[in-house]
Amino acid sequence: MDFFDHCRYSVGMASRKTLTLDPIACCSPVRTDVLDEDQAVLLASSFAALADPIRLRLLSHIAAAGGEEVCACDLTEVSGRSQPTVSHHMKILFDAGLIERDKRGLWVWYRLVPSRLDALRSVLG
Amino acid sequence: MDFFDHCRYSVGMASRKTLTLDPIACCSPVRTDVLDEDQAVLLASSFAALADPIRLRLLSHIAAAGGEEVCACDLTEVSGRSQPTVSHHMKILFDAGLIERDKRGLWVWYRLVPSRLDALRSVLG
DNA sequence: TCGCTAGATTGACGTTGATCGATGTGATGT
DNA sequence: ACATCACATCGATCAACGTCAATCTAGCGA
Repeated sequence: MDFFDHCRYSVGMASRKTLTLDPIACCSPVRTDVLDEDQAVLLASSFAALADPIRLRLLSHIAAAGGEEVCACDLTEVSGRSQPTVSHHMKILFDAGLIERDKRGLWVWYRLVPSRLDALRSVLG
Repeated sequence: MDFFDHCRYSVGMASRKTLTLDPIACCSPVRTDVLDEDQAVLLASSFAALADPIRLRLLSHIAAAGGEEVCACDLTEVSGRSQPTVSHHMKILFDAGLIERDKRGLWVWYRLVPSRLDALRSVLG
């Protein structure tokens, strides 16, 4: 299930209960009504992707490129971790939908998915 | 160290590096420059507090009270977990600075700390 | 003072997660 | 074809986490 499909769904559920949720602000259940179990599990897995300092540094390094793609070959130095460990963390970020990857030749290039960060941000307020 | 002390510190550090950070927007390192290790560890621990579906549901239940305090005695039913487990999760949320507690008589009452959610939110954008 | 009650703490157990060496896979250049 | 390079995957190890029964602590009323 796509994250934004989930958002539309959750907004619908919240509206049915409270009728006070702003339809413009997607996904703000934490501040408006109790999350159901499915919503909570999905959101928790997203936050879990951010709950590691190495992943936060990798993510911020990609974000700091300002829209430019970042080569995976630079990330072991950035994170101070081994190549398998970096690959493991990048997979977690990828599975969380926070980054996209593109293999060109031998190198893999990463870029941010800003909408996913925006979606998580809107949950907190 | 208070979270906002950390924010002021991080803004200072970021400014010294990039000179492009808006001082109004506290704590937006993920989108602007690479986090240093201390920042990353602190932020990761905050997101870790949100990385559990039970804690998200407990938090949203308190938030849904709309400024009213919530009695701990209601939370076992809300979460479907035992009393020790709920107490454990509430401690994690408390240690993360996301909620405040107030014991009055036998009961403990919880309320949200909106500024902490705002601070985390600003990190994501 | 003595129970009773609400919540925190402890201890134990099974699960999940981070880490890295070794190995696998696919693309490149000679 | 073959060696090389970049990255993914596997397997093992150790730490951290979620859970709950049992117990402890503090406030209340009689």
